Amino acid sequence: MKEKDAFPRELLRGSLDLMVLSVLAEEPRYGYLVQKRLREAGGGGLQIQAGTLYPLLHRLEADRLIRSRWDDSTGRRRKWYELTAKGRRQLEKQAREWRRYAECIGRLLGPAVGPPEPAPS
Amino acid sequence: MKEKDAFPRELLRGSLDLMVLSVLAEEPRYGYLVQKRLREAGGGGLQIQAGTLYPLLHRLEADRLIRSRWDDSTGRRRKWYELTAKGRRQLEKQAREWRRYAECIGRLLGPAVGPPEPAPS
DNA sequence: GGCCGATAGATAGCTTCGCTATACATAGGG
DNA sequence: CCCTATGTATAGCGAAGCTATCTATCGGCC
Repeated sequence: MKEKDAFPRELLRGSLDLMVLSVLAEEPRYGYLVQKRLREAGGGGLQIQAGTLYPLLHRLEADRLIRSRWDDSTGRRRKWYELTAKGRRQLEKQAREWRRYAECIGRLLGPAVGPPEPAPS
Repeated sequence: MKEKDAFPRELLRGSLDLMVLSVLAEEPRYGYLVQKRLREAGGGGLQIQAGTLYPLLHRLEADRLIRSRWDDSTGRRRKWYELTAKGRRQLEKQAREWRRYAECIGRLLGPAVGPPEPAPS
């Protein structure tokens, strides 16, 4: 079932890359750990599906923003990912963009549906 | 040419509806005015194309979130849009979702690439 | 010994929606 | 007369998050 608190899927567009880069900036992780970290960070709103995450990781790697290494030392094969230098620069750039964007929306929303209601003088 | 400050297109996904609803909540407008208002509000970052805006308005109207009325009283045909009651509820709902989402990203970004840089003591 | 859920990764195909390109029409300035 | 701004509209492209499906290992339970 669709978690009722889940964010509308389209909202994730364009910012999911940023979130994954951010999660990998915290520390190297393999896919499943990235997924769990996002789930935890999203307060129930981020239900990132495996079918979303793995292609995304492949894309980030193809763009040289992250780098991977297989770990076969245990019974379970795990593909660890870490940020590259390029990835860190990209993260900082996208984070700046995102803040600017969020401010912009905040300004638009503010007056419209904003602070509960300024008591009419 | 692509405005260099323009937000990556994918960022707009899922929040452009919200912005248009918000702009129409300010006051009724026709398409071209909505476009100009967004352009102005975006500080150069929101270059919403006509080919994006009009289908979006049609979709919002099909969903009964906005309502339209042609004005042929001048040489230029204008289609004025205004929020419906349903649209206003939707705006409030999406605005809440957006704030929650923005907080969530903010938390993820915060520690990673956070506040400019606390002067090292 | 067998089943099931969690763990771990991957791909195919669908859908949505912002984009470019294009079209049409009017108003005003050079 | 052309060029720009104004004003609306549609067709088709591409990106990316989704569902559905597949493979495989491990531990717990009965």
